[in-house]
Amino acid sequence: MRNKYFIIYQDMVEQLNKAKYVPNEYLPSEHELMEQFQTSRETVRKALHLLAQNGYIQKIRGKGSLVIDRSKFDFPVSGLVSFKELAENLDQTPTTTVHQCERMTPSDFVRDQLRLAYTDQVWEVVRTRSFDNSRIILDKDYLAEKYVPYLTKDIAQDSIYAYVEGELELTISFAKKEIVVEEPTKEDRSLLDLEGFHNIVVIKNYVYLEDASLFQYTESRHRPDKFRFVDFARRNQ
Amino acid sequence: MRNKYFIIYQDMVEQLNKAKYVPNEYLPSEHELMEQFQTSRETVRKALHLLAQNGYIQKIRGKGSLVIDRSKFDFPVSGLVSFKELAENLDQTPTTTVHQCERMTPSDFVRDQLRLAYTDQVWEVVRTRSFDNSRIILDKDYLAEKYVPYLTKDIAQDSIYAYVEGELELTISFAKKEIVVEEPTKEDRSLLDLEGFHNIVVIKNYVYLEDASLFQYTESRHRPDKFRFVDFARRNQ
DNA sequence: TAGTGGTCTAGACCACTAA
DNA sequence: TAGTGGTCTAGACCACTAC
Repeated sequence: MRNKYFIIYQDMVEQLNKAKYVPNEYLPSEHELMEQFQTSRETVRKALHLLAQNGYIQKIRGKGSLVIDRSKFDFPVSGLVSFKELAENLDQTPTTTVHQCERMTPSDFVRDQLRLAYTDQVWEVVRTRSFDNSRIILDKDYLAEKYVPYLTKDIAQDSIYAYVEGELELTISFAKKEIVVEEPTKEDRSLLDLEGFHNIVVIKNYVYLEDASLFQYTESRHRPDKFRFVDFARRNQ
Repeated sequence: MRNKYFIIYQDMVEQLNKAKYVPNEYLPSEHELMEQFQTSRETVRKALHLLAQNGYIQKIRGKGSLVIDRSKFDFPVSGLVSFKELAENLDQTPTTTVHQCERMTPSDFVRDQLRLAYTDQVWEVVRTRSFDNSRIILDKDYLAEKYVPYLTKDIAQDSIYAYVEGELELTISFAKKEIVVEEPTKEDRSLLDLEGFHNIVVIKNYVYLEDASLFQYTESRHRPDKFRFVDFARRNQ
């Protein structure tokens, strides 16, 4: 059994998706929801807070919780997103090719990025993502062996995240992304269909676990014409 | 007088900056903070929640609130950031040139982006940002006149955000960003020092007010070599 | 077992909106 | 004025960590 407020949140997301509540109208008041879910007001408020954070509603003091038209801004699955989730939001059917999946001694650069000790080993995974038979994205993943002792090409073919969170029961807590534009490397040129593009958009992703330890560094290298990043940010509180 | 929990939050941020609390150690327990600030536990927890959301701490059940080493990831002023704030985080001294600041009938594209009626007017502001005497960024802002009735070159020279939030007392609530890479337009070529770059990184920014109304659309067009976007994302809850 | 954070409650008072 | 959301309280019980 999950948290009560999370159940209420999920329930209301479902109602919103089923259009029981529609954009530009107000949700039932917190008092009404209290009665409806037979719970306290603070618990209702936690659920509403989640809805607000995820862009479903906007709370307006004195008025109520306004349902936002999420379809207006084709909503980002912002923040911590794996390729698999990302692909589900696209029309095209992407394919993944695993070029490498090896346990190894990290380069100085990677050891530095992952803040590892000299004896620590890492898994290096290199994959390309293709759309319409064009290799568009080159993903290079580095995972600290101390957190992920075992990995296979099959897992990399599917979803590393699903494996890490499902099988290994590690919980991802936060991530830092950095987006820059670089010149293509030799590897980019050999593994991607660059078609004369002079730049590569690089998303550097640092993924942290529940105890604030850094366990993964990923570079996602995109052909610029197919790159699109969407972000939804809410003011604090 | 502000909220009690916000005061506690600010107080603790200050303590963290003054290194009273240091990375990889734990904050005082919620019970201790309760006594220290003479308040209830839920209020302490709201303050800690803010700290967590802003990447200062990581709460670990059964153990405490771990102070995160923010210096490790040169911290983003993530999300809703105006150029002025951004510039403060850079070593270089940037200059702003206002090329245009006019009230006008919007193009179809802008009317569409801002979801305006046919009679609505907008303010169009065009500015370039220079670093080391190179014009690196082209900012094109469109503000609905119904929210911002008045604007001048002087305001645009300084900070539109400061004016909107300070003078007009409008509160910005959330924003959606979209980052793509485009071919330079004629305007890009004439107003920026492109130095042979073939691409422009475009940040499309949709800014919403407290009542979830869209009041500003901005395109921030960056020379790719100087572009860098940082994002910090926390899992929900 | 003691101490930590996570959830939940029932109630209070306040600030804002709208009629 | 009635109804809304925002803040704050004092207490309860639970789940987890460390000893």
